[in-house]
Amino acid sequence: MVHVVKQPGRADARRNRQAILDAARVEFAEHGDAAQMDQIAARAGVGVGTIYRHFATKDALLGELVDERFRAFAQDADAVAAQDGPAFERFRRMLVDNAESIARDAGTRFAILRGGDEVWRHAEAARERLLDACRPLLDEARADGDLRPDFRVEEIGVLMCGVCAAMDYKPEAWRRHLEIVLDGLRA
Amino acid sequence: MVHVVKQPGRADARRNRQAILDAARVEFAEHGDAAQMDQIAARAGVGVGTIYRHFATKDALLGELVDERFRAFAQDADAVAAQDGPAFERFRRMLVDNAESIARDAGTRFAILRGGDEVWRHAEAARERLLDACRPLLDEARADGDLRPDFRVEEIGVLMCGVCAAMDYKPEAWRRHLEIVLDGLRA
DNA sequence: GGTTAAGCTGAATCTCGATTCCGGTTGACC
DNA sequence: GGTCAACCGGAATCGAGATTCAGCTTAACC
Repeated sequence: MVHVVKQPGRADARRNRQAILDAARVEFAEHGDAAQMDQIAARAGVGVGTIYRHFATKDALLGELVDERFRAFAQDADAVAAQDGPAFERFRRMLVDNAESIARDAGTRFAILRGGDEVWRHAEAARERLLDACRPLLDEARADGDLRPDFRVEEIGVLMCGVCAAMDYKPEAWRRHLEIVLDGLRA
Repeated sequence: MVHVVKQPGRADARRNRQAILDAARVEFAEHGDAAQMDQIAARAGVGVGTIYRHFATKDALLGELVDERFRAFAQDADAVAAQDGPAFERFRRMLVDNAESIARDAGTRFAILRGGDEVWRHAEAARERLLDACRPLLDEARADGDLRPDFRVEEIGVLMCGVCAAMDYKPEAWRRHLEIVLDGLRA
């Protein structure tokens, strides 16, 4: 027995919104900066106007991509935090998993790397939630003596930002980069 | 007694070329993507047309910035390689020095991070030379047992690319990132 | 100080692409 | 099956900014 939760708005509007986000991911992945609203609309099977009914500007659209991804990350992080086993290992796996999914999604990666302030403001809440989920994990790993004592949650962003950049620089090279970073994080 | 080496071309042309590069660095640093050819020309004190006499397109201009920087890096690397002392420590200093100068030069950093293939093709030779300068240093460090054995010169690019990305993400955070990476590189 | 090829200027052009807007649709609810 | 607010389509608009070009300057060499 599945509960069908009542969503706000019209069904077709909801469907279109998602189609637009999916199309945007693909277009930004393939064309980066050069991705065009017209193309995104065409791929989503809607008119340009429809994009603007859902997202105020191109930047807002980028922002939504980032937000969506970060909400997924936060969820993963919560799940990992609830598991058991050595904290550092769980943290490591979380980073690798997240990196893996970002590596597969060049469109969102573009949004994260090239997005301006507007984009980040949009995803602020989800980012906060993600850090909160990591905090206890890191505390535990530090208590276990597995994590370098001076490492702070806020630094995760910088590190992963570097890993994302590596993905564009050379496909698959990010694994080595992350491995090296993780070794640098060990106590 | 200083030898004044005969340079090709007219003196004013040479001066203008350099003024354009300097202006471009500043404009790209301040406005990133939004930097305009007109603005660069204005800052350099020349007409737009003059930029196009020296550089075929905006991308070529970006490419030249990267090339200039990489040639400087290669020179530094040669100097470091010729010094004495523990190889790993010299390598570390080289990376920190280079990072430091990139951190001060947001314009070139923009060119490195956002430049497309065109840009990299332009700087290919200098990049090659840089790697060649690092190779013997890393071999020595590895022989000393200070460097993780599986590290290869080609991976320097990925790592530094990540460090550069960190610079834009949060000023000064790159020092920690590089520190962590370097710890990850130790044997 | 004359000659001239190399350089310079900057208004005009040309392209491209985000955003707007208004007439036509349609899902949701009665 | 009727009503209508919410939604959609997509041609037209509008601004922005890279690049061009025709006419003017000047460094370099005699």
